[in-house]
This record gives sequence, structure tokens and C-alpha cells, in this order.
Amino acid sequence: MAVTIYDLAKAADCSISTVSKALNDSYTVSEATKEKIRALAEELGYRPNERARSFARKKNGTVLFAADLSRGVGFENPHLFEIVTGVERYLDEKGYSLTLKHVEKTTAPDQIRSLMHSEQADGIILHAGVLTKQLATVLVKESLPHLIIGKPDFPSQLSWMDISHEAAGQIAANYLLDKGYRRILFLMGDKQEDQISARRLAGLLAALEEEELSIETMADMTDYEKARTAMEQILEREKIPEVILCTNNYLAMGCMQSIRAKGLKIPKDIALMTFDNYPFSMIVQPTLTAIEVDMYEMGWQAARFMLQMIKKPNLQTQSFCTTPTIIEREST
Amino acid sequence: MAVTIYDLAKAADCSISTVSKALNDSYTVSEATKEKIRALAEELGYRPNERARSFARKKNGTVLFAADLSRGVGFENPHLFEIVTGVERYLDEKGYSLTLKHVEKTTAPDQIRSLMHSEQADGIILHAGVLTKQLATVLVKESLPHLIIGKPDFPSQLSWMDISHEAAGQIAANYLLDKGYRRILFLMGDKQEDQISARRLAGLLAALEEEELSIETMADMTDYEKARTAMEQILEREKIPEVILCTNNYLAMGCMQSIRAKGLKIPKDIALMTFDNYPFSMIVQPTLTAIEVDMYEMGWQAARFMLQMIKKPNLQTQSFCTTPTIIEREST
DNA sequence: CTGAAAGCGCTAACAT
DNA sequence: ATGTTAGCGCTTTCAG
Repeated sequence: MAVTIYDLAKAADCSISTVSKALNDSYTVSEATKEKIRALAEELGYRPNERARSFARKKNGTVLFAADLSRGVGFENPHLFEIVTGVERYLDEKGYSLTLKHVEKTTAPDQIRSLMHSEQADGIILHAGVLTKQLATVLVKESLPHLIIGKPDFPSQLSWMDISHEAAGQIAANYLLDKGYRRILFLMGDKQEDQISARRLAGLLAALEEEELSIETMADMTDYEKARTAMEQILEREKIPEVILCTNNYLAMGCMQSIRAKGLKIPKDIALMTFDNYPFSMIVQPTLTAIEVDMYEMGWQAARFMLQMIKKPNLQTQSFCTTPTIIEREST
Repeated sequence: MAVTIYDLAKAADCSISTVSKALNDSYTVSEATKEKIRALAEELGYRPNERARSFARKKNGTVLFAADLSRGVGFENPHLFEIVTGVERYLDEKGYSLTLKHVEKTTAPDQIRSLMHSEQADGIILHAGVLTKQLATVLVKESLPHLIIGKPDFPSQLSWMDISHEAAGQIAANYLLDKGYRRILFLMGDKQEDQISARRLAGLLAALEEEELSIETMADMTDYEKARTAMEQILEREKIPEVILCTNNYLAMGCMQSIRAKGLKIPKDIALMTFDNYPFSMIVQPTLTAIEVDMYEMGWQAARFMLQMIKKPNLQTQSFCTTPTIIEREST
């Protein structure tokens, strides 16, 4: 049997409460006995039983991270795991644990209510992908400590956190302006689906308007191949853009293909820049200048807020995390 | 306050032990009272307190997944998270939870000993990347329920699980032979570091030897650019290979670049195939035939073994998971 | 088939 | 500064 607080008390010739207090560094215990008990604990290899601890304290020291963890998500959405990583690291630093949980959009409200009521965790961070109004109601009404990753697309009392894609757009525009680029073409994603591109564009426009400049855009660039053929046509123009800004690496790759095929040099003849530092902006030739959004950092911040909310349950957080940074490379 | 087993007992006019048994579907309780209690539980919105449960049962229903979760790992190692996903899904199905934990190679032995002794989890799945002999000793000596993801590179009594890269090699070779390809060139990774390529080669050779064929290899293809330039030279030959097999998508991308630049057609003039269905084998033109290793499936299996070992602590598992499959596309 | 009672190992009033 | 004691909410013998 593992050594318990009783064994320690016996060995230290004191009561279990003194041991408990000593180990929890209570100020009502003399430094001398604390020392003694700590030494003894070390010697006997005592490890407090976390189960008993959670039970007595009525909290777990655990936060839940809930998202749709369907097969393939590791590949399709590495961002998600970068966030998870940041969350875990912060929690770990503060003595908390991270429990990862798959939930599905349709069943999430019940699942989450159940998980929280059964007190498996002290709070929950959840990906906006599984959020519904119904779930929002549960979260708010039952005042469950929560934080949504991603801004909900409906008004609510929810606590959430999101990357400022607008800021990313501004940063990108300012960088390009500084570099002397004026004729900019922005390749965006699906017109309906891709809200992120739209928000980036808003940021780009905000920055460019200050200089009374405009920007050309092409939407519905949903994959590599579309970008490649679009780029082919663009290069047929008499006057080509000075720089192509892509909303993701795949599009950038498509552009690069066409630019090369045409025999043009990057960045001499035309520059190329992309949002997201992933997956190949650093491995292609030339390496691509990219606007990176630091998902790890966002996870870290999210965890920080989460713990604050666990401590102050009436706290509400609604904020943008402005973490985009430029990684300057050879393509601009 | 949340509704407890006492409230239920009062409502059902019976003792708490009967309630407990009813809810745990014990056969010593009549079907009638079970029904009554279940209905009442539903009605009152009773959720057993998991903390109390774990405490009383002396187990958590939690398994730990430990790996090095440094910043960037979500991007650099999506495989890892695909495994995690598979693990979580299996555990969830069996009523278990997954706790994700960052550990570092150097401190892992202490961290893990501490985690397990404090009974935060019933078992631990850990990534071979953080495994050391010292840790192996801890795991074995203290007979902690564990499973290593990846075959340890030293002999031990550890339980582990790994993808059969040899099988993947064989599968690849057989596919190519069936397709009628004979002159095969295999682009491998770093000669020292990349054990996986070596194991794939072993499988390739095994299959080819049966047909008394050989294979050409080029090692130290550590990135896109190396593959691109290597490919340029290869295409200068009088007699070029019939098919290029790459150990990862980046190399394939490099090859593709050169093949196109030379004006050759894939697969008419030269075929291309790659290990790993990621990240761009499906988005390039032509789409690439790939040997996919199903990491999700491996995670799933790993979780299955883990639960077995939790139930039978003296069980040992050392096995290869043969999950590679061919995804045939346009490039061959 | 049901109930009484003894924990599970620790925390946190409260008393000394 | 230290000790006593009553839980935390549930499971699990053991009687009945």
C-alpha cells in the first residue's frame, strides 16, 4: 500500500492535520515542523493521493478541452492542437491538468452539461466549431466556467477569445507598404465560408485607406489548383501586381508554381506573401514571408483566462488576442 | 447544491446503497426498483459526482497521454495528434477520459513516477520520443500500466506498439510491381536519423527480392530543395527511373517541381508515389498516390491495449500495428 | 432483495 | 502552533 498522510503523521509524531497543513504550506505551521515533515515525506516517498484531494477540496484541478476530434483532424486542423498545446502548458505550470474530450455539435449541449455536473472538471474550454445557441444557453444559464475559442457568430453572454484577423490584415498591409509595394493582389478563400479572409481583408483595407490606396482581390480560391490557374491568367496581363498576398500556404504554392513556369523571379519580378506560417512557407524556394498567428500563445492566454474564471466565476472574458507577427523571408 | 445519492434515496424511499447499486446495475437489485430509481434520477437530474466515485472506487477512469508538447508540435507532428485523437475516441467509448500531459525527456522519469503515484490516472500512454532507459526502469520496476507509442530502441520489458514500416514498404513495393513498374528509385531521409526510411526500405527489399529485382536509393534527402535538385540530375540520365518513391510529401513536392520544369508528364513519362498521405498529396496536380499510415487507428488500438492492461496489470503488449494502406491517385 | 455502516485519504473548521 | 473531528459523496462488505 502506498504511504498516506497517516503514515507520515506517525513518523513525524504529529497529527494528520499538521501534516496536511505542512504540506500545503499553511502559515499556521512552524517552519521547523514543515521542514521535518517535508523531509520525511521525501524520505518515505509520500505522494498525496490526488483523488482524495480532489474529493476533499471539491475541485479537480482539471480543465476540459472540448472539440470535434474526428478522424483526420490532427492533419486537417493542426492549429487546433497547437492551441491545445498552449493550453496544456499553461495549466501544467499552474498545477492543473488538461482533459481532452471529443464532442459533437449536435450532442454537445447534453454532453457538456453532463460532464460539468458530474464535476469531472473545474472549467471547460471549447472550440467554437461545436458551439450552438442551445449550448450557449446551457453555459450561460448554469454559469459553467467556460471559454470559447473563436468568436461566436451570434450575440451572447459567453466568454470567448479569438485571434484578431483584422489586426493580422493591418500588419500585413503595413509591412507591404513599408517595403514599397503598392499594387497588391489578395487571394481569398470561399466567399461564403471563409470569414477569416473577409476579416483579414477588412484589416488590409483599414491600413490601405490611410494611404488612400486600394487593393485588388480574388475570392473563391479554394485550393492550390485554382490559385495556380488564376495566377497563370494574372501573369498574362500587361501590368502585373507587385505582390500577391495569399490567405493560406496552399494558394501561395499554386502561385509559385505559375510564377516559376512563366520564368519570373520572386521577389524581383513579383513578390509573394502568405498568411499562416504553415505547412510549407519555410521549406519552399524561395522561402515565403508569412504572417504567423501564434496559436500556442492563444492557447496559453485562453488557459490563463480559464483559471481566472474558475477563481472568479462571475468574471466574463470577451477578447481578441492580437498575436499575428510577420516572419520575413526571401519572397518579399 | 447538486442532487446527491441521498436526495435520490429519500425520494425513492430506500437506502443510499440501494440507489448506488441500482445505478450501477447490480443484479442484487430488483428490476422494479432499478426502474424507479433510474426514472427518479432522470427526473431530478442526478449526476453522480465523479470525484466521489473515483475516490470510493480507487480508480479514476483516466489515462494519461504523455509526450513532448513543445511549441510548434501541433504543426510539426500532426501524426502525434492524430494518434491522440484515436486514443481519446476509444477511451471515450469505454467511459474513460484522456489527460494530455507535457513531459520532457530529461525529467520524464520523475514526472511520470510522480503522476502515477499520486494516482491521477490509471495508466499511461507515452510517446517513444520521451522514453529513456531510466524511464523504462521506472515503468517496469514499479509495474505501472503503460504503453509506449513507438518501438523502444533498446531491449526491455516495456509494452509498446508501433506501425510496421516494413509492412508499409512491402505494400508499396507490391503495388508498384503490380502496376508494372520495375526501375524504382527510393528517396530516403537522413541516413542517421531517419530510422523509418530504413525500415521501409527493408520492406521494399523483402518484396522485391522475391521477384529478384533490386531498387535504387538516395539517402539524406532531408528537404524539399534537396529532392528538387537531386531530381534535376536524375532526369539528365539517359535512362530515367520508371517511378520515384518518396519517404515524405515534401520530397515528392520537390521531385514534382523538377519533373514539371523538365516538361515531363506524370505518370506517363515518370510516375511518382509517396509515403504519408500528408500534407499535400491530395492537393497537388496530379494528385499523388500515397501509402497512408493510419495514426488514428493506431491510437485507437493503443487505447484498447491500455484498458486491457489496466484490467490485467501483468499483461504485456509488444506489437506492430499494420495499418498502412495504399491510396491510389493520379500519379502512378 | 434491501439496508446499515465502514471506509476511501485528505481538507478545513474548530478547539485547544 | 498543533490536534480533534466532521465531513466530501459514493462504493462495498456484511447483515438482515
